[in-house]
Amino acid sequence: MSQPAEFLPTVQALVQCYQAFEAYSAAHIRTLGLTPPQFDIVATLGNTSGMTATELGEKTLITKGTLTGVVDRLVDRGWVERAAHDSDRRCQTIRLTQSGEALFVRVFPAHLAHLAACFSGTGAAGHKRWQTALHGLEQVFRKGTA
Amino acid sequence: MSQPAEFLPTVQALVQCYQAFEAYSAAHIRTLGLTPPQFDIVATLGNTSGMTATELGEKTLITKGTLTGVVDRLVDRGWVERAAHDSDRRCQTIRLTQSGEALFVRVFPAHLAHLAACFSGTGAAGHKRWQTALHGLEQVFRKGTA
DNA sequence: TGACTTTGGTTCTAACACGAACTAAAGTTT
DNA sequence: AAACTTTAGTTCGTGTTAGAACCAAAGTCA
Repeated sequence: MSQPAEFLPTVQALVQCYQAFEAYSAAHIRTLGLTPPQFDIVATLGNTSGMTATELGEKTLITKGTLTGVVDRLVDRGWVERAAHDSDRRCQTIRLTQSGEALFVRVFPAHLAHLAACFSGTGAAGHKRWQTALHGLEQVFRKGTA
Repeated sequence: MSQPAEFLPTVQALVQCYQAFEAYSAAHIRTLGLTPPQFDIVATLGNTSGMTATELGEKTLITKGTLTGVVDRLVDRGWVERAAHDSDRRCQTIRLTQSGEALFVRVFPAHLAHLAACFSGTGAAGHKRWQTALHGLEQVFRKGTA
């Protein structure tokens, strides 16, 4: 069994690292006129022909109750539309409008570039280590969840 | 300059790892009858003689506007109280009540144990690697913020 | 001391978060 | 076909979030 002195710093490091990322990323997204969940949805819908709300929720990790509201606001702004599903009348296809596609092209590469900027000077070896560490740590928590 | 193909998996791994932790931790905290921010505050105030709202916000990474509301609800439940500050009339000392102390004793060790459970089987070397990786990655984002 | 700036908290607005209850449309069973 | 169960989305209640505007108490300066 682990001692608190052992795993607490690990947990703190994770939380602080995530919040540093979130602060860095969200600040830029807001300058683009979007909230982080809105960006997430536009980015997910970009370069696709649309998907159901359930599918969109799975990809963005937004619960269905929240998704309704976020999509509503994107529809209000004219970036997204809900269309009837072909075979299943319970479903809807959520997709970008023309204007939404234009938004995607404008903000998605811009945000990638913003992220790329702070990774300048990092190499493939570093990324490999980060990914290995993070995947391992994730399994620690998933093991408990399952 | 990093290529997207290089850093995107790193960012995704961070987000997924954090969300796995958050889901694991928050689910348990809710069974204790608290929300994560509420737990955070009670845990921070435990074993102290109280602190100002600013100090509390710094430790918990909750912005002051949000803090007012979270503390309000804890005061309503009788776990926390605001007392006048000795020297500075702008400040207040926020501290646990008797009932809040009892809550702290009940929930804090319980949650630590819950976290410890999923870290069983991990060793000091693993924690060292995780912490090193996370601190390094955090610096990447802080560099951009500063 | 009077004017100016900073600091500590509150309030307000718009948005997100989760879970639970709900409706409608599919599927499944008998 | 009728009854039951599952699935897709919406709605609702409570709580969190960031940021901006705000007020009062300090602190600073001339």
